[in-house]
Amino acid sequence: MMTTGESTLSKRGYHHGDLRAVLVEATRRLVEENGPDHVSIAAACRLAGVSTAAPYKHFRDKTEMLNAVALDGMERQRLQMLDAIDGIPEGSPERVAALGRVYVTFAVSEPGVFRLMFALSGEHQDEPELMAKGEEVFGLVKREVARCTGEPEDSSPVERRSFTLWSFVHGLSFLTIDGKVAKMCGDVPLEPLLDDIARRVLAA
Amino acid sequence: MMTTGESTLSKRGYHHGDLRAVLVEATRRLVEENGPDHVSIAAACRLAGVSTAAPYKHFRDKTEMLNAVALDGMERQRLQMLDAIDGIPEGSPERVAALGRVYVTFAVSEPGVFRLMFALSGEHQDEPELMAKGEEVFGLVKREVARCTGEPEDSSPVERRSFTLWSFVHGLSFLTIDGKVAKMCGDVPLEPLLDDIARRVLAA
DNA sequence: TGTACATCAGTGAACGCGCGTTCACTGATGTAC
DNA sequence: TGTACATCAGTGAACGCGCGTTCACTGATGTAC
Repeated sequence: MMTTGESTLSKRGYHHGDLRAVLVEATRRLVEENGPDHVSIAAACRLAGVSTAAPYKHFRDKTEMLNAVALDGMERQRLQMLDAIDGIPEGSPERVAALGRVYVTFAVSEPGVFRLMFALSGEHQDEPELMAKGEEVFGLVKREVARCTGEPEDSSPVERRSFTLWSFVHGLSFLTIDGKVAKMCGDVPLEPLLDDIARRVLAA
Repeated sequence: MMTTGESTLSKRGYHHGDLRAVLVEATRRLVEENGPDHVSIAAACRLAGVSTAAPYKHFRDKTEMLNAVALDGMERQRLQMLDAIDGIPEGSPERVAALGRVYVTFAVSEPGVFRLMFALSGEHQDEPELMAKGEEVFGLVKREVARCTGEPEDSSPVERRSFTLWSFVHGLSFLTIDGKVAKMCGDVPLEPLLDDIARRVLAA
């Protein structure tokens, strides 16, 4: 390590490689398996194969560890969004629908992390880092909506439409992972539902 | 108690009056103050002024106690809905908007209980009593939607519109109580938002 | 090149805590006679 | 009316448990010379 003359940038651990990343991954798995509120540092340590004191070299406390998992989830969600709209022509409503599809798909494939990402208000304090990442994602939506309607990106109508769409996919995600959809509405297929709502909300 | 000759119907406790109700109320307050996942039987007992063993005369375990709080919340929500549409002419979209308003208002005024009502899937097992109550509430929405569009109440379009609206208010509720609204969208006023979305979703 | 040293990631044992649940009990109540 | 009895809601002490966090430590690593 550090055999080349490069500066002291990356402090890659010697003992474990990168215990921080390993712990975040272990915590993520536990969040997914047990739910955000049934994760313990001890369990994460067991999974990572280290002592229960080890995390305190990387995180101030349990909250900071969970925040790291949430932040990681938000970033992956954002990247998936960027990937999903790639190739779809700018200004087409399909781009908006694609963002919504990623939102719901992410929630369904990682319900634990998804819950964690939004359980922050009460549980964790409002970490500015998390808020910033959230706004970054919402900014994507606003940009695409603005391109669709031709309204200015920071205008009130765009905010309003974006927020309406966000509320919809957010609720749809939660109802789905809470099992309310299958049991109460049969199987409403996702794709047409998203296309339909996007069309309605983007209409004049 | 039981001084009249009436049958042994209501087994009103002699010691405490009705400890079950007192415990549910204590638990409800704790759910509201600490969040659904930071409630302990011990704390509820302290609040109710009884020993920590007392609840086990009324509830099998902690889950059953929380379920009682959730069920109580759902019933109050339903009653508020019935109250809200009372007086508004049948078949008018205002009735649908009124249901949505109750949904969001309830969530905002009792975020803890609202969270509990939907934290059920993972945490608690699927109590049939809770599912039934949920379907009862959703039935209200479907009925009003059907009256608005003139479509049959159990038809797929009605289910679809109802579910879309439900997703919207559900997401709006969560984003609001999670503090995402104020911080990211300024103050989008609730009323016009609800009217607007109801109009869009009920349109042909 | 080799050796002595400083660093600091990870250890392992311990702590105090509050939890959910159990248990044998007690004593206020309603009931039978 | 009074008395003996059965009921069972609530008691209080105890249990074992896993938790978050702390502490002095150790030993692998990179560095200075």
